[in-house]
Amino acid sequence: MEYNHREIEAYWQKYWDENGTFTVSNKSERPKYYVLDMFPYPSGAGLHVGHPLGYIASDIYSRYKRLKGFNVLHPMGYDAFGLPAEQYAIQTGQHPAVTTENNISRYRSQLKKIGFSYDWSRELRTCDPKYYKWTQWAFLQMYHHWYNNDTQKAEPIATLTAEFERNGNQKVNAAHSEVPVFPAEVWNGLSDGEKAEVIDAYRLAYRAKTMVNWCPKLGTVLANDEVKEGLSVRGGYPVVQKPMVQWLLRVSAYAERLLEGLDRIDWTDSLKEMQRNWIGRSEGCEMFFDIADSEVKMKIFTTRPDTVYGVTFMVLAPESEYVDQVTTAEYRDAVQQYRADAGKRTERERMSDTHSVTGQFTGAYAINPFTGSQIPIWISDYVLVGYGTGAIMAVPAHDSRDYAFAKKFDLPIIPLIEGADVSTESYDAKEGIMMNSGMFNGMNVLEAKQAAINEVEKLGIGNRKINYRLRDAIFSRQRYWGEPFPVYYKDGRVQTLDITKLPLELPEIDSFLPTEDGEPPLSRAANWKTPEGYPYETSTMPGFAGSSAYYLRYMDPDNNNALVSKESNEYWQDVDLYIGGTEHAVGHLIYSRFWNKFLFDLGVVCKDEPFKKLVNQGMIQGQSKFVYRIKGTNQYVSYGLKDDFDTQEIHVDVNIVKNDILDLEAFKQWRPEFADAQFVLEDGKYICGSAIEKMSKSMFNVVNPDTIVERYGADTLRLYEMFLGPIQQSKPWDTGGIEGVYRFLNKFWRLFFNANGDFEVSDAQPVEAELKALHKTIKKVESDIEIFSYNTSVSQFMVCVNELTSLKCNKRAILEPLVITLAPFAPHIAEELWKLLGHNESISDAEFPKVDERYTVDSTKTYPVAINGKTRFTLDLPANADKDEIEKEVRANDRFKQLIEGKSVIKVIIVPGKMVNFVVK
RNA sequence: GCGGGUGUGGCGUAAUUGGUAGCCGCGUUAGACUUAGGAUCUAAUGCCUCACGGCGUGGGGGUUCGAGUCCCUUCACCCGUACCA
Repeated sequence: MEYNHREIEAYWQKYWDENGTFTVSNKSERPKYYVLDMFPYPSGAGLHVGHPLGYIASDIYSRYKRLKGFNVLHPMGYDAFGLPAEQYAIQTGQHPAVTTENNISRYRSQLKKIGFSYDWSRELRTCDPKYYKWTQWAFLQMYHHWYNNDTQKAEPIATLTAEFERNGNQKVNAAHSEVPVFPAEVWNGLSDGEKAEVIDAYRLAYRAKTMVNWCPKLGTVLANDEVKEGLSVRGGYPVVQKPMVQWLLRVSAYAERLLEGLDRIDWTDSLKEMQRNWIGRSEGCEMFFDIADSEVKMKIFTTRPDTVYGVTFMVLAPESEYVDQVTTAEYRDAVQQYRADAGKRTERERMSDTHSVTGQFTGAYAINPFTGSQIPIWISDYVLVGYGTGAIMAVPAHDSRDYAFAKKFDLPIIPLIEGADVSTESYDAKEGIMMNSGMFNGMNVLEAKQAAINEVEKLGIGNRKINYRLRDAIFSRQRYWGEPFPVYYKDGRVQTLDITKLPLELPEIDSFLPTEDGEPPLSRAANWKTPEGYPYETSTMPGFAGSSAYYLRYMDPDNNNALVSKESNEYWQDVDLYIGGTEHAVGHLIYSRFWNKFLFDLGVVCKDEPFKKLVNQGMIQGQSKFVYRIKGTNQYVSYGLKDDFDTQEIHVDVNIVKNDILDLEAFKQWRPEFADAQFVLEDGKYICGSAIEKMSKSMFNVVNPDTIVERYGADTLRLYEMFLGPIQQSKPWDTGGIEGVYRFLNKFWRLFFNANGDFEVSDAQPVEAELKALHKTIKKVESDIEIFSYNTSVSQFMVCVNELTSLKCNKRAILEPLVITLAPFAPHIAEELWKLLGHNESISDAEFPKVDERYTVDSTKTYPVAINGKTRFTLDLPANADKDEIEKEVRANDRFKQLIEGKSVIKVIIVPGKMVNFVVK
């Protein structure tokens, strides 16, 4: 019987579905194991061969863990809210719910064809009201909580107001927005409206006017991680900075815990480092500078208080609130002009031009609290309004940016560190002995820094301060296709919906464009108000809202009373293995850790960190192919001859190129313009050029998994994607090599069939060589799976099958365990053979074979025999030979005798199992 | 600039973690069976050399009896990040 992957795979996929083979229960005697994939955004383009890479790796691990006796939770779902569906809706008028549904169906059928062992009964999607009920619920919880820095956790707002009533906010150590200090009497005298305003400054979900990333083309604000190099990640449109009132999540409150938690999880160093940089902790101090002839005290943040004697000017961000307070009448116009110019530049322009130094003097002077000297205050866009206080003390001698500014505007530069030459560039290193620094002279930089902070605190002009780069996440989008906020407005004040009223479902609207006056699409919904007539919030939540806690929902997907029940959460605990791409390093993976920590504070979840181990799969790139058209003709010249002509490079569909050779007929039929194409061939063939590029439609290099599955089968696809190289590495797809894996599966299949093509296995006792082939494979695969080295496992299977083929081994005692070992990788063929071997149960209920160590070691060991370190020949010796035996054998060897003839042995170095070296003279 | 990572045959990769570099696969070459081969099987395949032999893990240096692996130095590429005070 031939290996017919189409029949086999269709049969077993149906079998798994109908028998609920991979449906798991929240109760089991077996230990739990939770393997999660980053759920996909179901785009209109469908899956390409790159997408399943991580899914295959996690599926192998899940199936393996199951064979090892674990109760494995391995779910799949869809991150279904988001911009592309809505953009598509704007263009075509199709409702995003419809296109999303279609895309999900397509994804699901593509995934099923690859034979994943998902528990499909737990499938979820973020746009389902039953799901987003809990996204809205979590938002409300954040709204009703504040972050207590003393207890390092979120607490209900009621505990805060109780404290206000008793002691005001003087003793409250909270993460909060700007708010004045007040005693209890003041608090108790406030009106309800005034109180509400104060409380808003403490909520973990709050509304505030801040500088936001506004993308005019998308008509929405974006979070920092949704902007890259000044362009929107989705669509690549320019982004500008604009002050707007928005919902925010106080992610910054958790900065320290997000940082600290990294030490306790098993992620790659590079990913942890990315998160550390994103959080951007820096230690320093805040310091007030008096302004000459003014009441204003200017607060700055610095990490180098030790250099305060070298401050020769101050710089404000153009948008800083201090600018209006300090600018003198004489300079008002010039300052206004500078601000206007700076405001006009898009983020992109500002960033592409980081080297030109611009600035404007304000006419005002600050007083250096340590030297008493007056120093000019400038504004410049190299100081950012969003970091620190938006104002800096400039120390040109020891900061390269301040240095460039000082040089440009001819400001004084005072060196503060002995031996530092600042005539051509600043000395930024944080080491050396201080000078020109009054009381700090003679100290090294680190001592001086501490001394300076102490002095600042003693003088009462500032205090020690840790600053984070991590900002609060802007949480509203002026968009339709997202979770509605469960809030409405009464007399301009926020009112939250009662939890029993959730979910607040997305209403139908007739058009997905923003309204004429720039209001979000939800303003078009006629009845977007409470029964009492109060208007609901018209923004919706951003993409990361729905993806921040989905891993919890899988634990208990149908629960209508809680995000996840206590029992279910305590059983599944956390994600043991999370596989996904690095692109979520500072977005999703920060937000979900934040979200999870918040839920942990509430007691809803039992683990502080959601993802114990995380593996990043690399990307599978496309291998683009090119033809070369001689300019102005319809003639195409083969790659090797193209330099003889003036040619134009044209992308050609990779599916009509094999081993770089173009299928000429297919090319002519590909597009009408090529129908009459003429070719200049080399050796009778047309050779294409190639390049590694991102897999995308526009490069014609997309390989669809469906066509691979149809031609070679899912098992071949799975094995081949793993065989391509280490999963963590990015690598180009090359359909050429897949034949080798396909051949392997055919060879494997043939082991079970005799010359007539009938299934036949023998019950004869295996011989040592066969047992060795088997047990070496089990051992290798077992240890490879644990370290995600799947490519070497596949190689090992090939070696094993080659050996068994040449041994003509068809023994049950060898083949049966081998099928189980292969099952995680190639589940369909394994199931089929398992059935042929006479088993009625699915192979996924089998037990992973035990390694018999007797057969994993060789009885002889090949030693390199070296003379003076130079390997001369090799010698086979018993594997367990000791030093004396080895030396005796070597000395008795004829080749050895010949080589050392006339010389005397000075020293013998033997490492049993490894090497023999004779030092001779 | 800063942070992380990678350099091994024509290509994807492997190397018991300091012990015969190149496993497995692709590709290529030759042969067998074939009307045919884009099917299957067999063999060869790092480079130079008819051969003996020599050279080989980006370059240079070092430690070691022995280095792809450790140390120093240098070059190249990839990823992330960017005026964060």
